[in-house]
Amino acid sequence: MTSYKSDLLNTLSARGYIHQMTDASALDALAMKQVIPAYIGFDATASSLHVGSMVQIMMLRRLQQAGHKPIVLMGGGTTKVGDPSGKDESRKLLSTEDIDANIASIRQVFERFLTFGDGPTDAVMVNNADWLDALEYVPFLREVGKHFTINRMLAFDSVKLRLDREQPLTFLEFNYMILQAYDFLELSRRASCRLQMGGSDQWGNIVNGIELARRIDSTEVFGLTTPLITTADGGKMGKTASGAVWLNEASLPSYDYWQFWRNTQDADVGRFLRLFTDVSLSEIIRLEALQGSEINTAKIALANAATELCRGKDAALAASETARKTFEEGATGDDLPTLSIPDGSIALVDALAMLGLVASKGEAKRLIKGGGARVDGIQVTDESARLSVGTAPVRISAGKKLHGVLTSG
RNA sequence: GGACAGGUGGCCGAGUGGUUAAUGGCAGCAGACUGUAAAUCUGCCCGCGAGAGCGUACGCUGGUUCGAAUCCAGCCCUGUCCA
Repeated sequence: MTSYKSDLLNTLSARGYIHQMTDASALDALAMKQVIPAYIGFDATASSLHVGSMVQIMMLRRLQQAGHKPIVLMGGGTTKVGDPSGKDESRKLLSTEDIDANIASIRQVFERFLTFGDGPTDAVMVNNADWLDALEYVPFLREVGKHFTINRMLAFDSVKLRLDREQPLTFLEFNYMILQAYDFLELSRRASCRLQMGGSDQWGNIVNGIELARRIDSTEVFGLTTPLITTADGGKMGKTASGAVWLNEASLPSYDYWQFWRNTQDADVGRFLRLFTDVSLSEIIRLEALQGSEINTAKIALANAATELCRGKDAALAASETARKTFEEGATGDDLPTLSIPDGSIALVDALAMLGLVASKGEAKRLIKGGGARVDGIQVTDESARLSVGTAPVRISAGKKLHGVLTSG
């Protein structure tokens, strides 16, 4: 493994965050010499980020731990225009109020990972609407536009891919890379930002920003990208039965968040522990060496640590306790979804649907037909089954992993 | 503005008048095997309904027809080329 002088790069490297870097040795030296303000851009189209952004968030955390200054850039300005990627969808234009609400909601999560404030290494959150909204077209073209050649823009993978696949690429979107590059210039001016980080797909945009800062201001800034995080079998990370793995509790209960990490594949445990928790490297080496079913210990450690970071210690404890009761004792934990039945009787399909264990009654029926439904651990294959709930709570299961509780009253 | 090509279920992609709620692949879910893992095999995979069935669905709006995703007209959107 490459060895660096600075804690920052050593940590990032050892924990698997680094994919590409510009001028590593100069950045290494800079990290030894001064506090580096560094930023990562995030989208503001939804009220919550999901685990796909977790590598980026954790990288900002590492940065702050190493004594540098994280800058969270929210793409409020770019969101306002509406990101036209993904061909015909996502054309919905968000209002300024929606965007601001999203940013406020997303900030709650960042506050768990970073320490915000006015100090030299305190994190700050900025919104690129602050400068993008004020841009004037012709002056912008004259200052910034002249540094981009169409020839080079066309050579970018993001553009080439779209053109090759004959998918639409609007002029607006074509301009995205310029706006993103400009963000870096602006942040280098406003906040002395010296480093932009991001996913590997952002490499081109980051390099553009670096070049722009050099050409216009003659400042030297750096870029660093993370590898694309996939699961061991090559899949995209971040899906559960109920959809995306949202970071905000309002969008995904902590128990489900904990379960997401608990269900990590064997081959991913060590890598995920390094990337997504603060667990020490020596401890990780011990955990990932566990064989056979022992590795479940490591998965629980991962789930606990990851949930604690994102949702707090109490939520992590509650989730792991519920999981322990539910899976190891076959009992019911407090964190399971619960439904109260006033008259003590309900159809099984309704119970499954109302508990959110399935998306619709039709799905519930298919589940029952397929033998995936259990009541108090006993398989039920009668689609029209009705349940009566007495004083003791009844446990409903959809498959082996999703559980809910019915109570009377 | 003109010529040509195209717009199908979460995604990719067949289908060109009727057994088409729509082949196939991916993704997803369940069962078996396991360790709340992977791999493998099997089943499911628009909604409602106990069920026969009903309602929606192939860019949009109308039309032809006993019957249309499939034919016709207009419109919208995308691509390629021309102006």
